[in-house]
Amino acid sequence: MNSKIFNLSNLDEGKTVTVYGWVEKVRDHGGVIFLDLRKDLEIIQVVIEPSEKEIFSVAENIKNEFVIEVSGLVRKRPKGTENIKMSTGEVEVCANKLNIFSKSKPLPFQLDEYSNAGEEIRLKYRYLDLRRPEMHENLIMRSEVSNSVRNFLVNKGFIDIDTPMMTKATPEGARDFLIPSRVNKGKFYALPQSPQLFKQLLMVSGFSKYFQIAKCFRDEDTRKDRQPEFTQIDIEMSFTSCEEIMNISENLIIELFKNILNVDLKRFPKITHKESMEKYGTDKPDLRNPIILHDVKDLFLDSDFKVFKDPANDKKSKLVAMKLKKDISRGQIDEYTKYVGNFGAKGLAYIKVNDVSDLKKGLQSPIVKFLSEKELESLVKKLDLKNGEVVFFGAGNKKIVFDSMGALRQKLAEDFDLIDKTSWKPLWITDFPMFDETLEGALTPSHHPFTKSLSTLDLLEKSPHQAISEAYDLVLNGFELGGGSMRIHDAEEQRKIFSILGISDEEAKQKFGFFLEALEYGCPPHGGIAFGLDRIVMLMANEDSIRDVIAFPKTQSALCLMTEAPDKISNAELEDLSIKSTFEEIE
RNA sequence: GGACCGGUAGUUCAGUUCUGGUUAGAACGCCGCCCUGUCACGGCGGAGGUCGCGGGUUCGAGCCCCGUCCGGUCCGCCA
Repeated sequence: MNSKIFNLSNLDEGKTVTVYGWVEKVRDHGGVIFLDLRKDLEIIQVVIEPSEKEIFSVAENIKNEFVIEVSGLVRKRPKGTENIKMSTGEVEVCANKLNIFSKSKPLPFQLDEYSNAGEEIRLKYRYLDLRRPEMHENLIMRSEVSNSVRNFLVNKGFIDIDTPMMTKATPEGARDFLIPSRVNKGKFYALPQSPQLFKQLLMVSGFSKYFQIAKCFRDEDTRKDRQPEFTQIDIEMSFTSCEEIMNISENLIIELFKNILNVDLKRFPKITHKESMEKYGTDKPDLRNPIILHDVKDLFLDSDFKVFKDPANDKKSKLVAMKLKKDISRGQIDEYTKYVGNFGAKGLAYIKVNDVSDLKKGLQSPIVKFLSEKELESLVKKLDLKNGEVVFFGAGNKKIVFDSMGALRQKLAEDFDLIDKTSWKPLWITDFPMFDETLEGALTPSHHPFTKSLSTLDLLEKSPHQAISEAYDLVLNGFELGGGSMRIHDAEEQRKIFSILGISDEEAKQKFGFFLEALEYGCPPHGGIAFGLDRIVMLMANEDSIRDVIAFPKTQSALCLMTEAPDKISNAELEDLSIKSTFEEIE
């Protein structure tokens, strides 16, 4: 069957055709009936005239979303009745045969462009929601992206290899989804959080260029850009370098945007993790946002205002300011104060600049009275403050200041419409710290425990906080599209990292023994990257959530409203798997 | 685990949050009748509601209070 059956080229005037599809719309004039017939993304108007007595009485009972087949003559519409809004609007099919394949009940929600159904009902009847052109187009774009990725990588000599979905639980990282084993009682497989170890083992196997469009599973709470199951474009290469991987990745993304959106992306700038945090307060900055953070520690080293002076003199603290060129109300400031509270900030200091020529009366703020004229003057100079601007301050614990100011920076830009929604601002973040510190003081890998460090083993052991990793993230418009690193290819080095992370030799052997052993049989230096396919398509399709580019997504509470998964299972099934539930239902 | 917003007809929403009070409204959809050139067709008529669920306060609750479920955004979490 030809999916382009409605194409104007197939609708030559005078030709007899058979068309089929869903009834998009019925317009029954009593004497003549018009049906809009939809298939794929095309629509053609069918006319049923009363002279066709047999089919006319059938047509009178046709409702929206019936699936029908119509044969008839293609003819030009009468002068003045053409519809310029339709690609097929100059012609119509005058039916002389009509067959109903399938009837439809009235739909639980309307599919037309004027209805605005909520997500709950759309997800329950997802198969209907997907009939809408917007959703259809998103999934078509997703297919085009996958296809483009595949072509690009295959042409570059990459080999597509798939890896197991039933694998071994990993101790680090996210929570695992587990699969009980019936045959091996009391034991569990896990769904992969990513193909990480397998792709590294494929390097050991001598496949120097690997890729896979892989499903990954992480049992963590969802966000608009995170689902418990998601798709990665997974890439790994041996005998390579950060530069080579970033270069290939960049070309891949550039090609995607060219092929699918016909957008020419410029080369991606690179900034270090440190620079990103200090300028934007985040490791995934939206460069469309013009606001930047300024370090103002040096202005307040000897201040009488303790709230500024203390962090200004403390290495573990930050004192930053950012300005907004907009008028802002007291109520809005209260809102933003509440907002930064979410990130642990105790307050939000601000100064409204009414008149820069008068530092006493021209600056409006509860904190101005604590600041000296000299301090205010240097602040005005440093931030180049102008009348009508407002300055916000973040002071205190480094993490809290970056988290709260970074988030506020983005919120202000969105609320005050400072972001050019039509532009694309990709960038690389490099030189990540090797480790992060938990609140309890333990070290965790900032990327993953197989990441190679630029620092010497000696430094790694003595001052792990200063160690820098050979890792890189690709960020686009404030979303982390992908990340990767060079990997450790030496068993000794890998053991050392495990030990710094507080993983005992015994545990390392039990969880990663197979992997450590593989590193002892000739492992090439290697590295790679993984991209979030869902996020890439979400941005390209201009959607706000990856749910809109996934055919059958989960809700925020990880439910599928259509199938009602997950669901209870019978005791018999549990018994078969040697599992007993400890969950007690409250009646 | 936590914060906030929402849940009223099939759908999208209104229902004077502080200030509870006869019969809970609108639009679209649906059903019936009419209509020969519409394309968000039109006209006339009609049906349709456990106000998410449970409890409480009150003479009286869609509205107030407590709990709970569902959807969303965010914090935590996401090597």
